[in-house]
Amino acid sequence: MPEGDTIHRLAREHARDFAGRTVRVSSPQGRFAAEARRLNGRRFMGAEAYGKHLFHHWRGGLVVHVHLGMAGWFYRYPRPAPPPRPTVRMRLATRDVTVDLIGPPTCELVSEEERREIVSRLGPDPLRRDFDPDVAWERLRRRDRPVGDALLDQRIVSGVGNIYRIEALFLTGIHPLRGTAALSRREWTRLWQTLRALMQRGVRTGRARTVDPSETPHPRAGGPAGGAGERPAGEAGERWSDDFYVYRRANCRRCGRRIVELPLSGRRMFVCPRCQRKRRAGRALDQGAGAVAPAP
DNA sequence: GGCTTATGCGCAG
DNA sequence: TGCGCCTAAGCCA
Repeated sequence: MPEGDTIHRLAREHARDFAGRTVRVSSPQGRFAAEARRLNGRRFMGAEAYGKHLFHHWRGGLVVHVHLGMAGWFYRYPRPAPPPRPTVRMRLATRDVTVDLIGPPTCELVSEEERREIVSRLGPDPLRRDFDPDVAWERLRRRDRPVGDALLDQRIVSGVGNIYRIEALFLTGIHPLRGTAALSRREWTRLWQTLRALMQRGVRTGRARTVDPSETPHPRAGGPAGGAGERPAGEAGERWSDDFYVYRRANCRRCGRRIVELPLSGRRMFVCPRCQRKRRAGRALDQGAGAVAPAP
């Protein structure tokens, strides 16, 4: 269940594996079969990420547009690859490596023109060199709405998903229900920089981990969140990771306070009522709280 | 085997 | 706002 950092990492991987090569393309599942026949044996020119969208560029101006949604994933095999599962939508293979795409809501052949249209609907991507946080700020100001809601709107910022919105708001001390109208320019800048730093780290490490590992958890920080749909702490013991400050936690990793869970834009939102302020902070807090997470 | 959940998103109402 | 879609994995009976 990828956010933008994963897509950028995949783009690099695919460029490394396939750029400049002639690639065998197939669709064992069948839903991309006609397109695969067109691409099969063609030269792969490059891969590009924009937010959560991935583009494969092929010789002749053909572009494959992939969006992984919630369930989609790429599996990579150094040769020899196993026979594809029947759910493989698209298989890319060279002599050296095979990549299987499974479960994407979007895997389509588009023109360069259509690619531009898709990208033009997206807000600036914190992971791209051509980003412009001012554009995001302008769009953010157009309508007063909860910041936590706005951060998932890909027209405002692209590539941010549930984990990064939750953790970046925590790190900047901003309550997700704060209206965008009550957000200062300085707070926005810090939020943007925090998102960028966290996601860059994700690209580097291949892991969405937002905590500063040198920061010891609060004694009452505890384990994962309980409640509906959550595994009990005991059972989850093995799988529970201490990667986040508030995301899917019962208690704040920093202060130990009980985490509040609320639905926001149809997703689970987690907030620490002590560390995050609903109202705009005073000057001291505005400057002091929520430094950009350092690289580990 | 069915139900639920997941780092998404587009659409109908 | 809720629903459907994509797939895998874990829980439950």
